Amino acid sequence: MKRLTLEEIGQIAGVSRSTVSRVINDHPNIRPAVRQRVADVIRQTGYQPNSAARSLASSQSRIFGLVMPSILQSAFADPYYPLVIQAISHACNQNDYTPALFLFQSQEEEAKLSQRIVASGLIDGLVITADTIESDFVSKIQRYDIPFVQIGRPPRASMADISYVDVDNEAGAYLAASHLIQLGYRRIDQLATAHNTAGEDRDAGYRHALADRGLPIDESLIEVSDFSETGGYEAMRALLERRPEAVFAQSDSIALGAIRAIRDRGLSVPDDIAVVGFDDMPMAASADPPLTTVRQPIHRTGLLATETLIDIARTSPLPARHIVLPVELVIRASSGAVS
Amino acid sequence: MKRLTLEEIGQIAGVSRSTVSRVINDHPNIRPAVRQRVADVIRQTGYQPNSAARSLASSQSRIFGLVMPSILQSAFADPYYPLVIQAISHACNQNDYTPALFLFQSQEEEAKLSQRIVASGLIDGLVITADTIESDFVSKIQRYDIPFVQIGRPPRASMADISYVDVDNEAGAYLAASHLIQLGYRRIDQLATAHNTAGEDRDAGYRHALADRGLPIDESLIEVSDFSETGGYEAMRALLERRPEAVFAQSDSIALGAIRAIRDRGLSVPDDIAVVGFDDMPMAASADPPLTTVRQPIHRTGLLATETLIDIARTSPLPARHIVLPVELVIRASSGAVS
DNA sequence: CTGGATTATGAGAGCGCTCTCAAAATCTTG
DNA sequence: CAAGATTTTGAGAGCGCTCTCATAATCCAG
Repeated sequence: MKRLTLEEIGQIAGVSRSTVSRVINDHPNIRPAVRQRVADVIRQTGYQPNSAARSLASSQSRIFGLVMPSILQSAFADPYYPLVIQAISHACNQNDYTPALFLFQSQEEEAKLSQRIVASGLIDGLVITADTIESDFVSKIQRYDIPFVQIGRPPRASMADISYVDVDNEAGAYLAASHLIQLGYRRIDQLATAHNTAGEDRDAGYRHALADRGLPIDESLIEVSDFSETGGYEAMRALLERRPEAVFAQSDSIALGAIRAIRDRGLSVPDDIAVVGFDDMPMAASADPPLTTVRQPIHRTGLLATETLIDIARTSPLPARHIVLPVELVIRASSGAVS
Repeated sequence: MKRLTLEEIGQIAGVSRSTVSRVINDHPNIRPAVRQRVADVIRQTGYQPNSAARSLASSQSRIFGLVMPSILQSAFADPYYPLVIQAISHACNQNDYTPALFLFQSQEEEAKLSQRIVASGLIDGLVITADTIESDFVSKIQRYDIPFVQIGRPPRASMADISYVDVDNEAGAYLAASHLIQLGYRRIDQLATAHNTAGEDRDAGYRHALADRGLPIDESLIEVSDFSETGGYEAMRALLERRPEAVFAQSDSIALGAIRAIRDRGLSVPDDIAVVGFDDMPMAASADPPLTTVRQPIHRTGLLATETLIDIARTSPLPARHIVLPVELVIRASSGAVS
């Protein structure tokens, strides 16, 4: 099946290449009859414009890059990412963009791919997620004129001109910790994470909640984990030495790991130790016990990030857009508020 | 930062466009001194060839499509897919390909994207995964001359000329069921899946194992689930009515759901009911109890699929390649073989 | 050295589109 | 219904590369 060209479609429809191009790109000022005729030929032949030629002539590819810098082998395992990816993919499909995946699994990959991303013209824009505070990928990318939006607040205040979509991590953590306090607990421990701004903000919310209720903040109440179930398990084991009563975990995976650690110790959730998570992943509702957690709108996050990127890519010098989505506390059995 | 062209690089290095092109594409017959000089200019300027122009001139994009046809909202949640994606991404990065993501979340998306995939020249080849037996995506794609490889055996024998990479699902299931039989169980139940060839093959292996030991195969021993934890939970609840002793679950997620259901019923794994899974996901080792399961080499699967695709894309009329990777039984506590 | 074989380089066409500009067709309006 | 205004269409250049072919430079043997 030979691939047709604009020229050939024009020949069949009895018009010039230019007119066919106009029909395809929805340009005005074509006689309706002609437009119809050309459209029919396109449909019948299944013609699809060559995207390389299009990119070259228009200098835009309609490809977005989905970048996850310095992915740790475990990070991608968090069920959060499949959900974001699915949302971004969906938004791209809706808007005739193609999402390309850039996972940096080493420094070399990062260097090689960054170069290609910024300088080859392959990519019209980037959605950056899973970035760490220490990574300087964003600062590097900022020097080029490729549009991008970040999922999650950028780490440094100096990055105020970066567009991003985030959820209200601080408010969510505040809600979670306050919930435990309201249940009567006076000692609230935290399973925290490092290297990411979501963790920073959730920590801030936790501290705020304690401070607002006049509870002392003790660094020994906080144990640092990564975002995995196993990380949560290990961190909780450490915490158990200090006889916690109620624990706020910075993610559902961590919370699930923590619950397993608690159980292994022969203790019960929530009777001996109350646990609250963050994310409201699908697995939270069906956990044992069902997890009290903070629901964040993951799908919307991905959607809005993509739509924002489309806007920025269209009208490039646009003031940075900062979108922070609300979260809500979902109360289930693990915090001991319901049986 | 204005983007440079071949011509300009040539000017700086004092050679023609053609020579620079030769250096970039590693063509022979360039004086070493010249090659060096040009390479230096390229490095210093950070020059990166324009990919649209390249694609147009060479009619290949160095983009592979990663297609997951008719993804159910839940399917993508299985931790299997992030691992495959990671492997494919890695292999693409190694070989200077860019992976583009095509998740079909509806019929319309499938129609729209298929058309673009096969006819726009955007994509040099496809890795197809998560396809269902009923889907006719592969048959559709087969009519075009775009190279592709499938992850997982294609559903119909008529598709013998399709290259694929799969794991030995039948042998794995045989191992799992035999393990339970060897432990003394005489009644082995199965939590099966539908709509996918892996499920078919695992079912076949299970039946084989039972038949080989002279055990009767009773359809009431088998309960059908989807690949999710929740699906496993529901299916196990149904199975519990029939008082099972040992259960082979077609995936680790299903096994975990099953264990939860068993526990909810106040029964113990493995004391009351033994459970074996399939996949050996990271979570299997840290489950409670640690899951006996069949380990499949997910990363290698993705890697080999990508490398096979590269071969096919290079030398297009290549005999179909069928790769089946071995699996191994990993014995942990859930089957009652170790304490 | 000199002429033929070989190697290194450059010029030119062309990939299939978009976009500008000019020409042709159609529409106004006095 | 003529002449200007307006809408519709087509021709042409050009995007930045690859690839073929011709020419220039270099090599080697006699």
